[in-house]
Amino acid sequence: MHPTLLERLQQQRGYRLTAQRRVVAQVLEGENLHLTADEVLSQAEAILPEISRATVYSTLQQFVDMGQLLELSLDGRSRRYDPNIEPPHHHLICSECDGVFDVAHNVAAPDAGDGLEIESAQIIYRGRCTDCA
Amino acid sequence: MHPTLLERLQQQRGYRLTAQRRVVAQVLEGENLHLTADEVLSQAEAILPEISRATVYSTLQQFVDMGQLLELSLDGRSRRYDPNIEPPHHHLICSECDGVFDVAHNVAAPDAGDGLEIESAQIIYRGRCTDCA
DNA sequence: CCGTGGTTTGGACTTTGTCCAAAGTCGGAC
DNA sequence: GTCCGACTTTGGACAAAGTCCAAACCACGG
Repeated sequence: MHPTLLERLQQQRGYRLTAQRRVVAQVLEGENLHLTADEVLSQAEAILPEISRATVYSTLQQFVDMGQLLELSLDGRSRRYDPNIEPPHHHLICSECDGVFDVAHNVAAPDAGDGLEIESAQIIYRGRCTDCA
Repeated sequence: MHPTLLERLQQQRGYRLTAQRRVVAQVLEGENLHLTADEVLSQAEAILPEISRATVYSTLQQFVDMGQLLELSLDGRSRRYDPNIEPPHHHLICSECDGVFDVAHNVAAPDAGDGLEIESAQIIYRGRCTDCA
């Protein structure tokens, strides 16, 4: 199994793993879980009631900047967070239930040519999930 | 050349092409142009000062529903609109200048397997554009 | 045990998008 | 040509999501 987000954070040196950060990491954890910042906030409040919104937002941004959390822009309205950086995968949005699902990454991302420098490619599929199909 | 957004709208039957709608279509038009709703609004106001925000938002949504305009969710903050539905293409976000660029679609989108039903796939590349690279 | 710097907090603020009832406008019926 | 009904637009209130900031807090090294 791949290490969890929390385990990966514990290995970061010179980084204070405060109670707030631990709670955010703990809430995010899970297979096929893609929470919004507000969902993280309300679940974190259930564990650590005095946590503030600013902390949740800045903590999420730090995790993303550290490369330990994936940020997804799926609907142009909010961002979702995926703690599973390994193995690489993409996402499907189900047009029926609106859920977000991991999709195995089984083809190399196309090369763009044209003198562009591609660093990464993220694929968003639209369709129906296994339950709805 | 492919028909422009305005030309395509003119061919839609039973659809009133009002002054407001024409202005929105006109502002959107262009190669490699990916405006946000607010950018469309301010440019439209320059042409038709009394146009309202609600009209711009609802008009954009209609164009999207009619399949004549692509809606992109690139940053989780706002939506961008692309009037070029042909040929199919994807998008690159330049990490240096933050611009959005069309990228030729030169490989079939990967199939996902797993009993999912895929209707469409959108690829977001991150990297550097030709100017910045 | 003190100072220093990273961390958290609450609240104000901004941006982006949605909703709604009232007013306006267009095209066909007559 | 005039009128009706349906479609369209408008302004403004509202909601959701995210950002900013100064003050308070806390933890560790010296």
